Amino acid sequence: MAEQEKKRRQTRKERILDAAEALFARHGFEGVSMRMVAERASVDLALASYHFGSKQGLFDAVLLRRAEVLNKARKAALEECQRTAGPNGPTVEAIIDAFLNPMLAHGYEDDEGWRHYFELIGQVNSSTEWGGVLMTRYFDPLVRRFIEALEKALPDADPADMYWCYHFLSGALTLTFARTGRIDHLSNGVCHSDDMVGAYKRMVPFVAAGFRNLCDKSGKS
Amino acid sequence: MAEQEKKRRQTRKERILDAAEALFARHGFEGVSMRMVAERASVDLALASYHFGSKQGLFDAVLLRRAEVLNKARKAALEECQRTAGPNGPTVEAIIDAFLNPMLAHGYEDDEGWRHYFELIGQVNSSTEWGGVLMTRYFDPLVRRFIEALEKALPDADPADMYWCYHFLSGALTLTFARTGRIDHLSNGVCHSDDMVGAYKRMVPFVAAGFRNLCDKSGKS
DNA sequence: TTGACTTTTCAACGGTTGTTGAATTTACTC
DNA sequence: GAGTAAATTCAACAACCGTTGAAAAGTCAA
Repeated sequence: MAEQEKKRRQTRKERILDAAEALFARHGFEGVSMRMVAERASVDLALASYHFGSKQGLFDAVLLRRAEVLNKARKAALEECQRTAGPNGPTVEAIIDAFLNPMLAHGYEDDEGWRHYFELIGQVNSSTEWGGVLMTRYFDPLVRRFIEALEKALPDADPADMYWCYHFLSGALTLTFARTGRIDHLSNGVCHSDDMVGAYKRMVPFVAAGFRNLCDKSGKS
Repeated sequence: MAEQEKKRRQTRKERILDAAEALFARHGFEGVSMRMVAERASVDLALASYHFGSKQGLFDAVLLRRAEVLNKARKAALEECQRTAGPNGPTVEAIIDAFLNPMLAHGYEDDEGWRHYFELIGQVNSSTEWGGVLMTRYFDPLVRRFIEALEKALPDADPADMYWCYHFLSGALTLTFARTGRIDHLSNGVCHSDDMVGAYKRMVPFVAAGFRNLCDKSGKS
C-alpha cells in the first residue's frame, strides 16, 4: 500500500529524470529548457522545480543517479578480479576489463536510459566548464583505486605516465560510449557506433598495449 | 591604403570570431548569447548578425577558420613524412606524429586562440548533436588519407580494427587537447593539463602500441 | 563635393527563459 | 470524516533571447 503510493510518487519524479537525461545528453545543459523537460515527461512545468529545486539541481540529480550504480558495479568488478587473481595480483587486461565491463553490461543495447547517460557523460567529460569538477566529484575516488591496482600490475611505472595513460583511456572510453555516430560516417558503414561489443573487445587490448608500452619497464631495453 | 582599410574591417570581424571562439568553447553553442559575444568583442550587438548572418553562421565560421589551417599543416606533415620514409613507407609512429604534431606546434603554449579552439573541438567531437556531421565535414577527408597511410604500414590489418583504433586515438586526442583540468585534479597536481609536450610525448607511443597490438598480425602468433 | 557602397549603430519586435507564490488536488493518519 | 502534509497545477513575473529594418557613420573613387 505504502508501496503503491511510493511507486506513484516516483513515477513522476523519475519520468522527469528520464526526460531530462535524454534532453541534456542531446542538447547540453543550456540547450534544454524546463518546458522541454516537462513536456517530454508529460508533467506540469513547475513540478521539476518543485522536486529538484532548480534546473542545476535537476542536472546534478540526473548525473548522480546512475553514477552511484556504475560505481558500485565497478567496485564489485575490481574486487572480484582481485580476489580471483594470483599472488601477483590481476593483470593489466583484467583491471581494464573490470573498469569497462560494467558499462557494457548495462548500456550496450536496448537500455535507452543508459545510452542517454553515457551520451551525457561524453559531453560532461570533455567540457571545461563541468568536466573538471563534476567528473572529479563523482568518479575520481574510485578511479584512484583502479590506478592503484594498475600500479601493482606495473610496479616500476612513473606515476605521471600512469595518469596520462588513464587520461587517454578516459578519452577513448567516453567518446566511444557516447555513440556520436562519427565512426559510422568515417568508415562508410564498416563500423557502427552501436556495436558496443565490437568496440569493447578492441578497446581492452588497445589501451592495455598502451599502458604496457609506457609503464612496463621490465621487458624493455 | 586599401591594406589599412582591410585591416580595420578585419579587426572588428575577427574580434567577434575570437570572442565567439572563447565563449563557445567554454559554454557551448546554446550557452552563449549574441550579447555576450558583442560585449566581449566590444562591438555592437547587431554587428555579429550582420557579418555572419546568424548565430549558427557565426558558430560555423569559428569552426571553419582554424580547421583549414590545421588541415593544411597536417597534410604537409603527412606528405613530408611520406617523402622522407624508406621504400616501405613511414612507420606507424611517424604517421601518428604527423597527425599530432601540427596541433602541438600551434597550440601548446601561449596562443590563446588555439587553446580555445581545441577546447571547442573537444566539445563538438563528443557531441551527438554536431559531432557526427560537423567533424565529418571538416576533418574526415584528410583523416581518411592518414588511415590509408596506416594501412600501408600495417598491411594485413582488418579495416574495422583500423577505424576503431583511430576512434580511440580521436577520443584521447580531443580530450587531452581540450585541457579540461581533469588530470590535474585526479593526479593531485602530479600532471598538468597545460603540459602539452608531456602529453604529446606519451600519446604517440601509447596509441602506436595500441595500433600495433590490434592491427599488426605479422609479429603475432 | 557628389555619389555609391560597406560598415556600424540604434531601437524595437515577438518569443522564450527559470522561478515562484498561491491555489488546488491527492494521499494518508488519526 | 477531520486534519495534515506532500504533490501538483495555475498564472504570472522580470529578464533575456535572436533577429531585423531604418538611420547614421565611414570609406573610397571620380
